[in-house]
Amino acid sequence: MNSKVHYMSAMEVVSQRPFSGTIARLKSAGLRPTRQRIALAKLLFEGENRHVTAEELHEEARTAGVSVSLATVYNALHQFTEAGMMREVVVEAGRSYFDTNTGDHHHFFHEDSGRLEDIPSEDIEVAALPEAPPGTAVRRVDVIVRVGAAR
Amino acid sequence: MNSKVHYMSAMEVVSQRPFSGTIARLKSAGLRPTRQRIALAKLLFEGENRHVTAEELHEEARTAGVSVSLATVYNALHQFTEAGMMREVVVEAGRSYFDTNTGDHHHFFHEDSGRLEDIPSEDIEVAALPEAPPGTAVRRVDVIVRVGAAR
DNA sequence: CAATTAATCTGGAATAATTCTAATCTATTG
DNA sequence: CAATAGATTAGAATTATTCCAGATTAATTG
Repeated sequence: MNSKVHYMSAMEVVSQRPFSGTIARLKSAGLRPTRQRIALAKLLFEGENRHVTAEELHEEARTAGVSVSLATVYNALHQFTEAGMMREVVVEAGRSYFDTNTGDHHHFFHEDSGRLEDIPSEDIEVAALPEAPPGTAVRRVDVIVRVGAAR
Repeated sequence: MNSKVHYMSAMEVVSQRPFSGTIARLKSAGLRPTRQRIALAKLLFEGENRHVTAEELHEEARTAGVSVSLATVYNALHQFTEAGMMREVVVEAGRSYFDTNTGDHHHFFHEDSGRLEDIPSEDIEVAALPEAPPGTAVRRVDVIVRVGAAR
C-alpha cells in the first residue's frame, strides 16, 4: 500500500505553504487531499492531541461550517488510522474513540463522563510481559486505567 | 440490595444437593433461581473459566435444549456481572465479552480470531501506576495484549 | 396446596453505532 | 479541459444491545 510516490517540484512545495503541512501530510499518506479530508485533518491535527468519536468530529466539522457526511467522517478516521496518523482506542462497548496521539502511551478512562485522558508512557510501566502464544506476535499493549468519582 | 437473608433448613440444604451449588449461588447473589438463570449459570460456571458473548451463550443454550430468549441472556449476563460473578471485558468496538474469571488477571486478544485468553496476574506486572486524576479513584486496570499471526 | 404478589421472561419493536451501496461529484493526469 | 480513478453522499442495511408490555413463574401466605 502507498506505493505511488509523488515527487514535488519546488513550485508545488511553495504553493502549498499556506495550507500548512496538512495537504502534504495527506499526500504522503497516499490520500487525496480533498476538501473534507483537509478540513477534518486540520481539526484533528492542528493543536493538541485529541480523542474523538466519529459523531463528535462530525458535529464539530459541521459547526465549523464544513459540510461533510457522517459516512465520510468514518471513512477518514479509518483511513487516517490505517495510515498511522491516529489510532483507535476501545474502552466502551458500542463506541469507538480515535486518538491523534500515536506515540507509546496509555489511558485513563473516566467511566462517569466517558472521557479519555492520556497517560504518558513514562508514567506507567508494564514490566514482565508474558510471551505471546505460539504462532503469534504482540501487535500492541493497551493499558486502560478506569477511574470514577472518589467517594 | 440483597437485604433479605434466607436461612435454609437442613432439609432445604439437603434437597438442593443434586443441583450442585448453582441454586445456592444464585440465591446468595439475590437472584431468583429461575429455570433460565440456572441453566445459564451451569453453562457458565461449571467447568473452566470462559469468555462469552451474549450471542454465543444464547446459541449454546439453545443447542443444549434450553429455551431462553436473547433478552434474558443479556439480562442474566448483566445481573451476574453486577453480582460480581463475572466481569465485562471490552476489546473490540461493538461487541462485549463476559468473563467468568473475576480474579485479578489480564488478557491476550487474538485480533485475527476474536478470541480472548487469560493472562494470570503473576505473568504480568504493572509497576508505577500513575496517580488517579484529582477527585477520582481507580476502579480497575485492564491490560490487553493484542496479538496476531506472526509473519 | 391454592391464591396472591412480585419478579422474571419473552418476542418484537426501538435504538445506536457503524457499514454498505449506488449514484453523483471531483482531483489528477495527459 | 476531457477522461477517469477515486471520493463523497444520503439513505438503506446491518449489528449489537436495550426497551417494552403482556404472559409466565417463583416465592409467600394463610
